Amino acid sequence: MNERNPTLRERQREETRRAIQTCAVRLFTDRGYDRVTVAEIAEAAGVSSMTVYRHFPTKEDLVLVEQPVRHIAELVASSPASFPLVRRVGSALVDAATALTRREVDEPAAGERFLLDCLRLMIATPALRARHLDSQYAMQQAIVEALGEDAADQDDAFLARAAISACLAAMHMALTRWAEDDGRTPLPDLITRALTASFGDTAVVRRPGS
Amino acid sequence: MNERNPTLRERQREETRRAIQTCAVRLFTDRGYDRVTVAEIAEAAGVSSMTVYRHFPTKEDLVLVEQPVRHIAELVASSPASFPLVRRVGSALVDAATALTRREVDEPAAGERFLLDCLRLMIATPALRARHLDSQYAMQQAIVEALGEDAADQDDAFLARAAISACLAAMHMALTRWAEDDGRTPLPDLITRALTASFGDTAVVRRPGS
DNA sequence: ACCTACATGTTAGTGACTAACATTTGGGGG
DNA sequence: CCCCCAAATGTTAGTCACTAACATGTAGGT
Repeated sequence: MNERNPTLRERQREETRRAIQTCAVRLFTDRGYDRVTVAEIAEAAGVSSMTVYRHFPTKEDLVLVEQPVRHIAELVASSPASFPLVRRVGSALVDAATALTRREVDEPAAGERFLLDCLRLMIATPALRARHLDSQYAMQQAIVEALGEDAADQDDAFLARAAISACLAAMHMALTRWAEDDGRTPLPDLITRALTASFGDTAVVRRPGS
Repeated sequence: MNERNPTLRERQREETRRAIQTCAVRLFTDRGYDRVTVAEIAEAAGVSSMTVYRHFPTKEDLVLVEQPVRHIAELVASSPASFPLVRRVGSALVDAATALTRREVDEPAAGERFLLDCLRLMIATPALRARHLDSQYAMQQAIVEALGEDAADQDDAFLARAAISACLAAMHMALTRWAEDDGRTPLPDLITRALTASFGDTAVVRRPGS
């Protein structure tokens, strides 16, 4: 009863979740992450503090953007193994960013504004920035796992982890730049350029339209 | 009165600082970071909780390894500007790691064991890992600043940041591998291999003895 | 119309961290 | 040698993120 057929309870739950997160990001943007208490967020959203924690495990999770970890890992794993690893990961990241941005084009960019607000908070707040960087570490783990390399030689896995982490670090800077630029430059382009600046032409396939 | 001529008060202060940190890392290693309270650390070190906070701003700082940020930034800035950026950063990281490891060889590796303990805690504890990753973000900022590129075109600075972050991410994996391997493989070698796996031969000068 | 399970509220507690004030003690000046 | 200042530490009271336990109300199927 949860496949494309949300019951009333599920709709209500999702509604309060959205209300909490929206209030939180607005308050954080107005007064700064550290100067807003969870109790204030709860009050603004018309719920109790406990309900906030039932929807978001920590205060930081109110802002963290959930990345399509599994999707990206599968993209990498399904790419031709003959390509250099940085290109396989780079292409997956560009594709994921393209999909993410295209989704926003249909709507009147309401979701994109929210995403940009979250990213700006993440850049400005040390605690959030740290959490986000660690989530990329988790993505690296997922990609290595999807590649099935960690069962093989521990040393190969190490080199793969290094290359993947480097790619993700470059993408993180692209995300940062995207937010600082207020989303004016297309995110896939920024990622492509960040990867090229780091890895040269091995990273991405040169496309004519760029 | 603090240049190579520590007064009694300064020696005592340094002594309590060391005692606190030593007790903390031992307790963390024994029972896990989350299962040790600051009050327990203070008691084990024979001081009050407040004194712990006077020496270490947060509980996390008890474990975080202070990296020679300024030194590395200067190393990068003083390297030939004609080299690709990843090589400039990579060489600086390898040199810094060499210096760090050589220092340990003279002593009976007591400092190295402590460093390895800290790194292991950092790898195992999400909060510490996140903080450490963010400290690399700070190092990236310092390097860009030392290069003086952030006054120039904002777009060049973005590409530089991406490349530097990628290098640091590769080094982070080398650090992780070093700790997992219990320091058996020389750290500079691990960094060199991580950089080569990510960036190819542009990253480091090929040395005959490697 | 009942019954169960889920979403939420309430309360009491832990632990990291801060601010303010009190106390000791090292170190320089008389 | 004593005295005074300042640095280091202790003490206390408080804020806030987060958890556990129990209570309540309501949706959704029987």
